[in-house]
Amino acid sequence: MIRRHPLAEQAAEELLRRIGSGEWALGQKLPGETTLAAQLGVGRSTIREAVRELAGRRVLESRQGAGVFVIAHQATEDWDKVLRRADITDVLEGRLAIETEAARLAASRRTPADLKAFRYTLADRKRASENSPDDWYVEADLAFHRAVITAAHNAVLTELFDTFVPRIRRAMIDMLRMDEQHRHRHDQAAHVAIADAIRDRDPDLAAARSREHLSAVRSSVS
Amino acid sequence: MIRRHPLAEQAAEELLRRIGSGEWALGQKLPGETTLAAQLGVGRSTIREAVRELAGRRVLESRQGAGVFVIAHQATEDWDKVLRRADITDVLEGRLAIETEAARLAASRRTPADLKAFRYTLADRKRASENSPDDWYVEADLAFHRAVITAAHNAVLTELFDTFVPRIRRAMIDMLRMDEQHRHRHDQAAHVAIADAIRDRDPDLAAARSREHLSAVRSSVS
DNA sequence: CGAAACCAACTCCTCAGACAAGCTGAGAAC
DNA sequence: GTTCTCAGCTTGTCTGAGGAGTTGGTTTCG
Repeated sequence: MIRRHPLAEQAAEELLRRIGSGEWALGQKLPGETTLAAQLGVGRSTIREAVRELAGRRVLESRQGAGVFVIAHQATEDWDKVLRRADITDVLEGRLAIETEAARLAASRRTPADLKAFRYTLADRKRASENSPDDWYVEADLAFHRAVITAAHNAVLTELFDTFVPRIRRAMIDMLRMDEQHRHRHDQAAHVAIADAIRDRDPDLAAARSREHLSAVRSSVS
Repeated sequence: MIRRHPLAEQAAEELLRRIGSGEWALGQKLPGETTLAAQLGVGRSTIREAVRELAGRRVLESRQGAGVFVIAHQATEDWDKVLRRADITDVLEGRLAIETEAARLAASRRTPADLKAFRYTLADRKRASENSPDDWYVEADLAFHRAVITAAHNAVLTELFDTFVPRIRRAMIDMLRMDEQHRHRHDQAAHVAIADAIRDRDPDLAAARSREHLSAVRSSVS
């Protein structure tokens, strides 16, 4: 499917390129609409739409009467896109960083409600690993891991994990599809071990077991 | 400082609100520009700019001849905003997770060029810690930490760190301003120790020293 | 001389109208 | 039944006009 880009979109790309190349410093004013329009050989409204698009991406900011100003040197990377493009091993290493630290914190902060969530999600995971479609198994697995993150009681780590989930989910499903043996379904014990370490308030052990499990996952795809 | 919002921006907000409320389903077409313009009581070009802005935020997509379509129910969570709102301790714990893992990976993957970057950034940091304005010192400190991340050779971790940087930078400057003693300037040794462990290819030591240093930073703000 | 008031030139903001370019679905032609 | 054609819709682009806000220099006044 081809896609012809409208002029306004092309203009936005061109401006973004110039901004990224440092043609205008942070906080500096861009040339006026009429000047830019003449430079790029397009109409004024086209330039305005391009500027609006970059304003939506938080790169430019226009103030009536004053001008258009650079407020960021590049578009804030769309994390979904970054993760889609990134090597799955890089993604899994990021996940490992987040989750081992979360396991460590969870061991100190877990509440009775967190432990209850562990029990439920582990039971679900066990059932799903026996006779369910791949999708269900993947969801059950992710649900347990999210329970661990939740137990860390850290909003940033939770949000980070949620950002990673879509990418991880897809990778897991692909992996299961390739691997007829479903070998990854047999690591229920590893998950129980992580939960136990958190329950026993042993940060180092929780982190170590989490690291071990996720290292194995990473190794299995590379 | 008050800010009057242009009509186009208000229109974008209104559309975003309606989209979020489920008025139009995912993938569905919005009413035509002329219809929307009449509905909101603004000109057509104003509506076009509002649509452009939401297109920049990846909420809408317009196809010439066909219409404007919803491609997401809400703006993709802006990480800058999430971090701004989050507790600084939560942010620092996230940073700790990323950086200790990066230090561990760096110990295995560092190249001669990485080591060179360590030397330069450490020297800069030393100079800046002695007789420079706070801003410079903060930049020098962050530059060293970024060199560590870079040495891990993992695109996701690097991008994560860069996302955190603005928030951390502000917190550091605030902290230095409050703390007349500049006590955090005296930990040059800790930074050298991290670099040494990476140079000596000792993953566990690198991770441990990184964790120790960042734990101290976290403790100092809570 | 110094500070406040003024003002002209610049900027972005909004509208309206015109035409081009592209898509869609209904009906005609085969 | 399938393909072709086309009218009527959509968004894309340009232009000209006037409104509104900012900025920096000039004038005026104490």
